[in-house]
Amino acid sequence: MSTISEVAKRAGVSAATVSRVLNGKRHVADSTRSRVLLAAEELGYTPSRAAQTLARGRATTVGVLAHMASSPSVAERLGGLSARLAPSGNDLVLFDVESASRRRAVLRELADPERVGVVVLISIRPTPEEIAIFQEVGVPIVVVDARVPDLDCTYVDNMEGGRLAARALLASGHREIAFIGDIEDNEFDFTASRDRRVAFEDVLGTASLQLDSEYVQLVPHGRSPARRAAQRLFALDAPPTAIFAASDVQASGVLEAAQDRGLEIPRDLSVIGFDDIQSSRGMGLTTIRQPLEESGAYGAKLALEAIEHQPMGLAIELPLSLVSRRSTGPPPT
Amino acid sequence: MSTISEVAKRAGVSAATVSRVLNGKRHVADSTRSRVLLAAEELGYTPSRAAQTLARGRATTVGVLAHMASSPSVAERLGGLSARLAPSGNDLVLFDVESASRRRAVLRELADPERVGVVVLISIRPTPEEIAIFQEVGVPIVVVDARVPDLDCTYVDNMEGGRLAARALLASGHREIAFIGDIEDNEFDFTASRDRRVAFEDVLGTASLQLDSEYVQLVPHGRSPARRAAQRLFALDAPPTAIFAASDVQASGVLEAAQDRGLEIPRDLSVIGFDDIQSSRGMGLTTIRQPLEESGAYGAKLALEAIEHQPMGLAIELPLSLVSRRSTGPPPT
DNA sequence: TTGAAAGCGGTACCAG
DNA sequence: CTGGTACCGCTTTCAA
Repeated sequence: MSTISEVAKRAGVSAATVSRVLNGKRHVADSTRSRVLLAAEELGYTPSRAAQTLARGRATTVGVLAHMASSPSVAERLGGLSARLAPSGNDLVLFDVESASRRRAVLRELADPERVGVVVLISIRPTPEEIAIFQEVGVPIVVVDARVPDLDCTYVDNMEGGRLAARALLASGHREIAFIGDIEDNEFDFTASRDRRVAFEDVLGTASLQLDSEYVQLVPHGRSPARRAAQRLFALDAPPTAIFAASDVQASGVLEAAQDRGLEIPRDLSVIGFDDIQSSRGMGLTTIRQPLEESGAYGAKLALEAIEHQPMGLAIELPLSLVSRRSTGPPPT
Repeated sequence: MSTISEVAKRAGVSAATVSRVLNGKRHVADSTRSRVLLAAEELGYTPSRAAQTLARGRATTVGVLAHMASSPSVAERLGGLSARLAPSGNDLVLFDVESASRRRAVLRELADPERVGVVVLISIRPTPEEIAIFQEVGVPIVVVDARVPDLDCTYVDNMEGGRLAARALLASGHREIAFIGDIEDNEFDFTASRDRRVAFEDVLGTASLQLDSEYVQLVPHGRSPARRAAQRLFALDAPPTAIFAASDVQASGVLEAAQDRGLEIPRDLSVIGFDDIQSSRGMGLTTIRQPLEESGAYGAKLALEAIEHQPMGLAIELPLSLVSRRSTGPPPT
């Protein structure tokens, strides 16, 4: 590991000049520039990030905050983020927070330009106070998968997604339709599931259908709780002929429960999910697709731009679409 | 953001003493210690990582190198890693490398104690030269999912996994058995798929079965290539009655292809995978389970220990087990 | 256009 | 047990 002064010596200049050249500042003679570049090349010089960070007071890392980063949808977003970030030379520091208190603690810690150059929140909505703090210390925030006023973000129209799902089921002839989604008093105050449900119910209402309360199962996120919720639905006197799950992971739990009960899909039950994670194809799951990887890539793009220039308050809406596979069909007659 | 000298001033001591207290060094009077701690507490002091790194010449971050970090098996390992690492205060810096050249470049870059305190390789095997370099610069390497001599690592017995799969299929009565796995001239020189196949064929040989070359499909990793490979298998004059896929992701491609062709699982075709990723339950996939999340957690543990003490050259073997679900059954009669 | 020097915020060695 | 001080490697005025 060579240092800047070694490069300087070799090029016959001062460290200050090397710094200028390497940071692309003006006011350097071309001849000097090329000599420095050559010396740096020959020494295989790489600047010390720690020293740069300390001297500049600003880190070249992007902090990524996520909840359940290993769950497929988040992982796919992360993949897009990472790929787009890699060429930039910024380090991607991952914080996978499991609780609301951790989330707060980490976010507080990251409000420091010497710690991270920018922070990307995945499916996490910052509070106005948090936004104010970051604004104050000068660390840009970008949000992936949530629309937050004044912040760079990517999002989808969850209500539209709920409508797409409802129309698809209605079009197939279903009338007994249930919903499985996230509990809404969750500590992350994340409204995607609720938005999808509300719009979903809305469209059902248009068809003079009404979601009976026992047809609405709000459970913790994850496959198993959704599976149990589906089991409860199956045990009803009048079980539904179709289930809309607020995420593909939950839909996979429904599929599992259906299998346990010997229900044939889609003959006995139609299932529609949300996200279109990679495994949904293998599962044959009909779903409302959102561009997961792309959302991460946009997040990275916004993050890099926020560092270079200023945050622009850009809100990027990503498209939703219905992907029909074999988990949906007409209701049993 | 307060600095160490502010804490020092408030406690009426020197910065050196604050440093000692905060780093838990001995030779500090109890009264002094508590005064410093109080001052730090009151100021909400957090040491600057950049400054610490620079002064110590050693970073408090763990660099994680992975290929296809968004694929379910890797993402689950990452989840375990992250969870176990979080309380340690080490930053997790993720490098998701897509090519062999990137892999080399990143690894070279990480061979620097000021860059990362330790590096964790997920399903990536370092070359002897690379190991030597890291050894020399004093950055410990730990490997998750590969057995590497002299290195701390976690691994599974892939051959045993291949045997488990073969025996399961044989026990069900299958005789026409095909294999779908990774191409073996892949740029990451990763042998898991090959090991599984070799042992698999071995057991078949015991039953005087022999994998015809057209029954062995080696394709790039991912769902789609596996799907196409399965389609080729189905198009054979004598299509197999069972397929062993070297990973669950590939198995999901097989399931998809079977569906496309109108094959009923497991009546017309049995499928067995490897990994037991989360979505395998929903897919009803029989598989050879390996503890993915746990492997990541162990990786983190080994990494932390390698920083604290020295790398111990610990090789942790994780257990494999057959998980029977609905994708396997007797062959069609 | 270039260099000298003063930090950035800690750590660690050496005296006392 | 504690303080002074010399760096760690780079950036950034300020002068020349």
